Amino acid sequence: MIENKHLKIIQALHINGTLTEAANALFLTQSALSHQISYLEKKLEVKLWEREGRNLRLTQAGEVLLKTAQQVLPVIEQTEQTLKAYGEGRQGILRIGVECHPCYEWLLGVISIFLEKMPDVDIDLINKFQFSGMEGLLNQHIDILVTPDMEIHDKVHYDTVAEYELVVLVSDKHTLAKKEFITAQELAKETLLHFPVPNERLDILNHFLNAAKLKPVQMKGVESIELMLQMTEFGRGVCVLPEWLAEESMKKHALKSLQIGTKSIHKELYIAMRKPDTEIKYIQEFVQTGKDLANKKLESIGK
Amino acid sequence: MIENKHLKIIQALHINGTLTEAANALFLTQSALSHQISYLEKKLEVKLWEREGRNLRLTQAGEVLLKTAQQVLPVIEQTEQTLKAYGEGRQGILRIGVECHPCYEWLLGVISIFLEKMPDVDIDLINKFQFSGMEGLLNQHIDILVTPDMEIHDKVHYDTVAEYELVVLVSDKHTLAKKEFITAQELAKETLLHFPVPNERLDILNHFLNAAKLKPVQMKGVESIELMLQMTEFGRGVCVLPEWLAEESMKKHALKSLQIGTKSIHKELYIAMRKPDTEIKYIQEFVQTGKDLANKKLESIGK
DNA sequence: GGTATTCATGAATAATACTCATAACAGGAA
DNA sequence: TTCCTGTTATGAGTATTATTCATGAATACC
Repeated sequence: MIENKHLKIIQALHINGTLTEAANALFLTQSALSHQISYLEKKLEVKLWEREGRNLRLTQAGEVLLKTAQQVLPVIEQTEQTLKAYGEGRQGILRIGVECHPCYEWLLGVISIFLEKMPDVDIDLINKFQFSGMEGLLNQHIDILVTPDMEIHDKVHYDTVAEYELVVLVSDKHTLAKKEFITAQELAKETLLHFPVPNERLDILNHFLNAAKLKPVQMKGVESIELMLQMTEFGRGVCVLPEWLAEESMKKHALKSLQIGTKSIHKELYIAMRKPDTEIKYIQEFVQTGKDLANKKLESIGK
Repeated sequence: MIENKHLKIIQALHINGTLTEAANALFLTQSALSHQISYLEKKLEVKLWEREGRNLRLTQAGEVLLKTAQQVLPVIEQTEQTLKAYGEGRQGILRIGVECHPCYEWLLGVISIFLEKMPDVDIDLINKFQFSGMEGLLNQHIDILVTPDMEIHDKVHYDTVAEYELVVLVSDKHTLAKKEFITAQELAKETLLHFPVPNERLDILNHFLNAAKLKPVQMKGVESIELMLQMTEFGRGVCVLPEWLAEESMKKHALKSLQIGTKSIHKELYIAMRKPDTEIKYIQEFVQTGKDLANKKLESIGK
């Protein structure tokens, strides 16, 4: 019944003093405002303004409406601006799902750059799913999924943001530390430190040891990267990491990285999103930020 | 641009789950809602909802709009109710001007009854004017004026709320205390205690002494009624009050009231208001309360 | 008094909101 | 699959509402 249009009229009258000027300010005729308010007065059965000489003066009821206008209109305006920002992809909440531990490390770097570039976009980082990352994406629980595994789906689009090799890290005091690459036989004699995920998701098994029909003598799930590196450093086992992450780690730990076999394991990191969301600016921006960072990392390790 | 209509639609969708039910709740067709929102989406260039299977789900932008709706709609609704109350004269601010000291005493009684009857109406009591009471009325500084003097004006309506006589009060030890009425000659020999107003507004001069071409030997302006009564009681002078006020006073002070001359001075108390305001319920109610109280007072003094 | 300014009003027009009919789509059941 | 049901989307036509235009009435100012 009371519409924001009416509130604008009351406010404009208050600001401009006369109906005629208020009408100009609103790019309408004086008549329009007069009609509008007389409509409202009829509906509410209350006088909102009265003629005072040749000007108008708000009645008590009019003052009440004015106060409402001053309360409501800024909220509406703010909302309109926010929605415009959403429309242009300048604003939103980007809910990111992560499916692998190294991805998580990589993400933190991307996010810190992204947050600077897009101050109006908030980020939710979700790494505990009820279901799989893919389902999270399709159920709208997350907007993008960072994953090393591409699972084709006709509603989902994938962007490749990074290519990298996996390496094995060993203590620099380890007998293997003098070698350039590690064979399946050599690796199978070591204790393998790995992230706590099902074995079938461990690339080192899928893409290296399984082919040789070997298994590590021992496997140990470790929660944090830091702990994994320390354990490796002190010879409690070996671990498998992306080369760029290994590079970082060697700055702080006495470790040696070894190529995996003669051909190495090549991986790609993907960002998955729902196809319609490829249009959203801040998602495009996020993907780009990811690619840029990956390139920089490649350069820094001399590739 | 965003109108409350739109907010209602978004809210109804949220409450009812489906567009069809939301449409029923708003007594509109599903089509209308669909059109309305697609209009808004075009204007704001942002999707507000998306089909999810056969239902709709709000997008992030839609959620923003919903939050705005939940913030704004209650305010609007509250305002509509308040304005309705104003329209029915159940609510408002009654600004009362008072032009004479006895009026003030009388008013306090009326107001206390009125406030009980009309809990939604607030009262402002204004007894210091920049200008005259009449001007205050015409300038909208006050809504009603309580006055014993009727000043005809074509924009102002007068209601008579009380008729009364003026009496002279003297100490019961005064030599005049045995008389029934006081003559101009007798009064002229006394010190007259009066309220601090210009002499031309003193009825006892205008309507009694002036006719006999006499003046009191001494005149003393006194601010408060209580002080005036005490001074009278202790023989420092005599004072002139409405009979009903004199009646009250004699309960607490050793005083005698004397009729003024053989014919007495008859006064009326008016409530003046702007003519259009005669329609306002709470003003009608106020006048009625005043009349009722005056009648009760007349009865109590046995008339 | 005449003039300029302002608001009110009625009629005509323009814009918009709404409905109706129907299409398109999804989910469940046979 | 195919049909059935319940949902939203869409185009066209109708109804309603908003706006303008032209004019009248009131008022303030010179």
